[in-house]
Amino acid sequence: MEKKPITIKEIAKRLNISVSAVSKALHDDKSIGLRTKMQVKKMAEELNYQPNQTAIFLQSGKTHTIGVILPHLSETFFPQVICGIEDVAIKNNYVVLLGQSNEDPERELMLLESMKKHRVDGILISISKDTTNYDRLAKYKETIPMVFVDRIPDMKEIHYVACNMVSGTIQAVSYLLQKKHRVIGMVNGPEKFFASKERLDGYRKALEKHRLKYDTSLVINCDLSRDEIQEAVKALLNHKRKPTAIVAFHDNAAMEIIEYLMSTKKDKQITVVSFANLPMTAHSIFRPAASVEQYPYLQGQKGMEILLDIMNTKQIAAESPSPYYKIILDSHLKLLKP
Amino acid sequence: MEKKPITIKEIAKRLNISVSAVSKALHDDKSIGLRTKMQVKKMAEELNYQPNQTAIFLQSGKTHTIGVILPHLSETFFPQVICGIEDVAIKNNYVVLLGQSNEDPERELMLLESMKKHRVDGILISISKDTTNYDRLAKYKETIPMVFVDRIPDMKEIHYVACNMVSGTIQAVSYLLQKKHRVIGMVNGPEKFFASKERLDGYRKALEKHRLKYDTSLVINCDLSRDEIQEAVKALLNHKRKPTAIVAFHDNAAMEIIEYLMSTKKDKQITVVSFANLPMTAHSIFRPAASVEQYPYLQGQKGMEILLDIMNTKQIAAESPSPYYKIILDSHLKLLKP
DNA sequence: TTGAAAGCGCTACCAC
DNA sequence: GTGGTAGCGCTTTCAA
Repeated sequence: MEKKPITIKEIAKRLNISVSAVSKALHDDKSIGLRTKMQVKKMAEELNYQPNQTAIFLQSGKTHTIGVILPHLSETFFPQVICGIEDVAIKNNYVVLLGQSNEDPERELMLLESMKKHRVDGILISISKDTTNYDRLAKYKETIPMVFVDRIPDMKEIHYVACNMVSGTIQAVSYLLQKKHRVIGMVNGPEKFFASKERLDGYRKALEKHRLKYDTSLVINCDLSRDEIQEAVKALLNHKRKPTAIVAFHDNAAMEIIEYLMSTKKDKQITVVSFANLPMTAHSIFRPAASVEQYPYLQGQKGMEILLDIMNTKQIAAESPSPYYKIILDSHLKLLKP
Repeated sequence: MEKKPITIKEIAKRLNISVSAVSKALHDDKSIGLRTKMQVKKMAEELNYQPNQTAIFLQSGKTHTIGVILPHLSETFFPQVICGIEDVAIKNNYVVLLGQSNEDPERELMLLESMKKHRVDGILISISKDTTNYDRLAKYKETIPMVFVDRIPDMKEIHYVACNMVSGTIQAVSYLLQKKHRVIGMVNGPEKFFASKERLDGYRKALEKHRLKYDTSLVINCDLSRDEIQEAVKALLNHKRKPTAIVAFHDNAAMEIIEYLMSTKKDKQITVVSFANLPMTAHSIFRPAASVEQYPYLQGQKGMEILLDIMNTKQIAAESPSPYYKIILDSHLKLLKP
């Protein structure tokens, strides 16, 4: 089989007219007579003609493809981000080129390079947790419309959509305080994460609001690996002011922490709150008392909308430097059924 | 900013040589002198030249892109399939165009169409659960190399990789029998699903092996919605031969079933086994006693490998109809910690 | 109302 | 060794 695809040229030949006439007819150009228009369309239909998009891409310089780079898809968080992106993308006739960095900055860079090569019209990225060399990223944002989602680097002059963790953290800590906890520990992510900073910020603000003093040693940074999380918990349990509640960096950390607490005879009753509000958390035996919702679907949607916008305005007014989008959604604490 | 990208032509002009020379130099063609080769490369480097892939795509007729269509990413199963696909794809210099059908046959078709337009070199697809019109799918497999993964339609002459559920089901039922269960119910998926047929097959075979008679009324088909699952469980609980164990279609169904059982005072002790072995299941309060592992990552890997193979052989020997790949992995029962 | 031709950026064949 | 040129499939401008 494998007959080669029908081209515009083929149609032209069969109808004994020019390729340009065919092209125009197919696009309902008004300069083409109704008669030939009909003929052309009929023939196209018969031969099951499909325009070769790659030719159109080359011609137009656009690919109607956007690149999406995410750290991984193993939890439901990022898949939901994709859903938001994809739904908006499809509505606007874009397709999604997906790449997972697997939290590896090298692979992330390789994906960026590969997507650039494929001439994607724009990129949505949630950076890997170990990405520190922002200069390498910056190179791309100069040449391709780029929007950062959820995990945003500490860079100037970027478009991004993120969820403000400060408000959620304040709610989380306030919730604990209201439950009469007075010593609250925190197992935070790496210090350099923007996300860690936000959580710490919210934590401090909440304490301040309740006129409690902030004790640095109750906040422990870790790389979120199983081991370091355990170390962090142990440190808190051995603390001279042993906490009765813990704020975890995210649901996964929370579950690890609770699993550990449950394995120790006497610390089962420590309350844990966390971030992400993953659906699976609700059923887990190691579920926290509450979790801060970060609206991944919405973030994806918004991110894609921003990207569409900058891709469009770039075409129209390349000279006027458009302002940078900084969309920040507020996070909210969700209580989980006990 | 927005200076237009450097082309081969620009390099040629600056160096006062021909475009063909530049092209060849860039490809290390042996017919080009070392001197000019160096010059060209240096200039390319300086100008930060990036070949325009869309031009190459048009020229070569290949896009080095494969389309992946999955029902959804909400559970960890399909994300793991993607991982397998992506890892192999990247190694072979392919990128992944992703689309979720959301279990909607119309959207699935639209995605196929859109990917065809984008001239993907091949397609990996796991069909939506409501896809019944296979003719519409068949149209695509004639023109684009296509491999079905995990959810395969009941069609002839297709390439696929799937997991044989029969062996896993036999193991699951045998496990229950060995635990002295003598009346085993089954909450199966829709009757038309191939996956449902396999499970039923395994169920019957296991009973046969143990010389127990097969009672049709203990197997209930449902559409796997929350409501129908509940109805199915109720029917089983009201059965004159009330089962002491249930085989569920997959982990999600199992969790729904167990949630329901736990809400009824007296049926908590009914044992449930299921399929998928999702990581989250292990921590769930509603976790089954055991689950059949279906190796999603491996399926993705194999699927991509097959696709690569047929894409390659198609180029080389289009005339000889290659045999159809039918890779079937055996499934295995995994016990979950109580 | 239609057609010819240039051109998008690149490759590859054939002359020189 | 190097350069000219045709062509991948399509759009678009300009002439007829």
